[in-house]
Amino acid sequence: MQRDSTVTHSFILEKVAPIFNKKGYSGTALSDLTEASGLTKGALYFHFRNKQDLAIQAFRLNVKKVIDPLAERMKSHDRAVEKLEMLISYYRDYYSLIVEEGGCPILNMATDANNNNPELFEAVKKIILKLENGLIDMIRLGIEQGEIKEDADAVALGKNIYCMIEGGVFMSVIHKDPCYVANMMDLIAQLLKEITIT
Amino acid sequence: MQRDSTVTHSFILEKVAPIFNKKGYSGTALSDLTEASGLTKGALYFHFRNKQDLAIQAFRLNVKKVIDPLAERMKSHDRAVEKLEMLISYYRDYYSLIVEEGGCPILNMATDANNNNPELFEAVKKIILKLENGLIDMIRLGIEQGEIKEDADAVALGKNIYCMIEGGVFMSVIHKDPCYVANMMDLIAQLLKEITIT
DNA sequence: TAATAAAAATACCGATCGGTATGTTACTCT
DNA sequence: AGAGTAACATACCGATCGGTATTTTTATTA
Repeated sequence: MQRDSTVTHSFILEKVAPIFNKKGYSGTALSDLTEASGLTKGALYFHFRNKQDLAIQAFRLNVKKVIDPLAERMKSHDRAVEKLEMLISYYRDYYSLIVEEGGCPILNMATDANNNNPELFEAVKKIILKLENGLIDMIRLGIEQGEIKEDADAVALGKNIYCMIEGGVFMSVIHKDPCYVANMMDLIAQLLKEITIT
Repeated sequence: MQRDSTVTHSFILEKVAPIFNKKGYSGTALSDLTEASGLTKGALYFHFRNKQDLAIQAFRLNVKKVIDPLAERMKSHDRAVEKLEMLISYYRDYYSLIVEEGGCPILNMATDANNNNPELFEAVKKIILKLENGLIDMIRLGIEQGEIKEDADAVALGKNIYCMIEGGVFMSVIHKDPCYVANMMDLIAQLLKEITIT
């Protein structure tokens, strides 16, 4: 072995991930990827099976970049309401985190892959379900812990919160204005307050 | 003149609009369009300048199809709160309206054109701003009419409602489940109730 | 230092891309 | 009826697409 293969593998993904996020799957040509990475097609096809393989791994990296910091923050709290407050504060800065990368990878890939790329779409759907159910479980935990009112509809509320986040992110990205996510976070915080036992 | 040019023009747009909505701009090939319309490239280029021209007109048709019925319904009411209630009830059925066409044209085109197609993106942004400001004006009207509390933040609320709608639509389309929009409409109705003067 | 193998570059493939130039068809009007 | 033209089809263009086969480079190891 000469150069470290895993390093180049990661290097390519780092360079390529924002491209896929901005231009979408079919909008991204291999020439975009060689240009962004500074490598040739031969190198790309040595490290990845094909364009699809590259796209799906790039997507996972994009998601990792925005989800891992959030998961990290939430782990450092035990109580559900605190975790949810962390989530709210995290998404207040979410716009600045993703604007350089071309927007929310989940939102982008989901709309891009829907009706077009079943494998990519399933990968996105899996992530969305995970986050969505994470929210629902968090609310349920809050009820168990006696922090959230027992009559709160965890499922409806969890789904609503996720919709609101994505909606706010969408609008902020489109208008290049973080106020939309911010406003949504205010509203979510208010909703959370209403069902929190003081 | 032999065949009616305007008829064919509309015919092409009808056939082509769902394709663009599903596959996006770069994901749609001219061969998709000739196949869908049953016409040849020569015919398409007789009626439209190029692919971009076709895409933008197709987008406008897609928007028209989902917005006109809403505008129609709202016009038939005078009071702002009634208009807003009409809007809520309209979006309750929105999913079934768009699912066949490949999802919400605004959401799809906005994410597709962002960072990629400035002209298309501007067209979408214009529509979004119109709808968004429409909502804000509606709430302001309600305040003027004495139906909505004076301390209501029309701008923040209007923006929030639009975010919530798009977020709910996004999730419903992805999961092929109208419950997400429905849940969001319940929440919006609740928010509206809270600021309505009884 | 020569053999070896991994990593990356080069060169090439058929297919398809968006777009155009040129025909052909079908209808109107004199 | 035949000239003229709008509507559409056919045939073709260079460029680029994703992908592969082959060659060159680079580092390791015996």
